[in-house]
Amino acid sequence: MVTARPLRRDAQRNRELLVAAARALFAERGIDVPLEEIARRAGVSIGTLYNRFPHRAALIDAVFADRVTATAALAEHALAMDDPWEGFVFFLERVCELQATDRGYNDLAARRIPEATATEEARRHGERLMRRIVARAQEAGALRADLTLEDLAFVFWGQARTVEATREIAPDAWRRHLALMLDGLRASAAHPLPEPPLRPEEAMQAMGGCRD
Amino acid sequence: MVTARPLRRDAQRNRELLVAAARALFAERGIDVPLEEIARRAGVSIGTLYNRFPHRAALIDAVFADRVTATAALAEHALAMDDPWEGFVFFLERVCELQATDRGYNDLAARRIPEATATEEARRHGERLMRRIVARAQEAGALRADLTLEDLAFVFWGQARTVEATREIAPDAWRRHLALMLDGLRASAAHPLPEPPLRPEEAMQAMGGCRD
DNA sequence: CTAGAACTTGAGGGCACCCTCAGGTTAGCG
DNA sequence: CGCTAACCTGAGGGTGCCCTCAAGTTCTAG
Repeated sequence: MVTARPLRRDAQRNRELLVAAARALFAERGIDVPLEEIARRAGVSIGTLYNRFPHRAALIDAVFADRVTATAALAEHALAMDDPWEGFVFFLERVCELQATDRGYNDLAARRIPEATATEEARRHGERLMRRIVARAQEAGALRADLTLEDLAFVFWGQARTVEATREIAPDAWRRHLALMLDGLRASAAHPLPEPPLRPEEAMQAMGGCRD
Repeated sequence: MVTARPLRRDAQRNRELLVAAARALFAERGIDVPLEEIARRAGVSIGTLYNRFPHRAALIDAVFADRVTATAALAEHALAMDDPWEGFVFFLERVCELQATDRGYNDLAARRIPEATATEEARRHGERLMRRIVARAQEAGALRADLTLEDLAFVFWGQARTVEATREIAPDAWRRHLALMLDGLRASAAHPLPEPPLRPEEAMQAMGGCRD
């Protein structure tokens, strides 16, 4: 897989130009930016883009796989922190920061792209770590005991919209939203919840089936 | 304005068919449903649709103005409730219920359509009432004192996404999300917030500038 | 019943994006 | 240097939605 028959040098170069262009445009305008624009920004024809990346998901994979990996690193760091609650908060804040900085990342935080296999694989790894962050904060009695990993999807969905809406007007407004949400996640704030949590597969489907 | 030169009878009938079709389709598929489809469902040509409603916003106005008014009625009811906190919760729950039921309403909860003047006017009225709901719950010491009306936009934005994502998989999941959020809004849960609230105009702009 | 204003119709031009493929270009091996 | 496979190109066909307008139809006042 690492050595998948080397590209000719010009092709390799074009590939890199495309990934760079995509990275920039995804960050600026989100994951749905027209492919033609990516090609133009890379200084390459649309045909070449399709030669290198048969579909948008392949391009997303090339751009984001590492970033989702970086998120996993954040999770590791959170787990290494002394205070479990602070680790939990640290992680959420950092992820939301990425959501606020990079429009493409924000899109990916709220919806899955099943065809982007590398990205999805990295996401799964991140999820395993997050599960541990949650469990650890709960064992310490800081995070409410009835919270599941799937509930965090609510946090990211909410942040996704808030970040999008306020990006231009008040780029840090999301911190306030997150803080309000966090106050609801503390064990000390917990009141009984009216609905059972999403099952993991349900949460998966929910992220996949999100249009717009 | 009430008597704006009566339409010919057939035109009036077509208008009603169009509004009914739009109401149904907005509810099913959201506010961005193709106009051609609305015309088809109404059994009328696309040209007729444009005769009656020069732009989508006019149609939105015709469909939603009353529903936003109904939301104001919810607010009045909330204000009439004995317990201010319960009034607050009642209001949020009902609005979120509407968001969950009607995809078009959900869209409107998260973004303004400045050209839809009647709808916007009704929204402003609802806002005045909501401000009172918030103030009353704060005075009773139940709602955190640092919360502003604009902060509720975060709630609605978040719910908008959650409702959209979970509608098919778990239609009541939003209740859990809302409950978590509510636990963060209680006075007893309050920790200092890291950011100042949005100013009212900022919140307005934020809802207007939301693409997707 | 008739005239003419009001209304309806749907084909069609515009636009933005998708993706393909025939024909021209280039890298790099021998 | 020459040859071939790999690569690039961009015009163009497909789709879906927007909105307009010239030509026909229908209502209604007189």
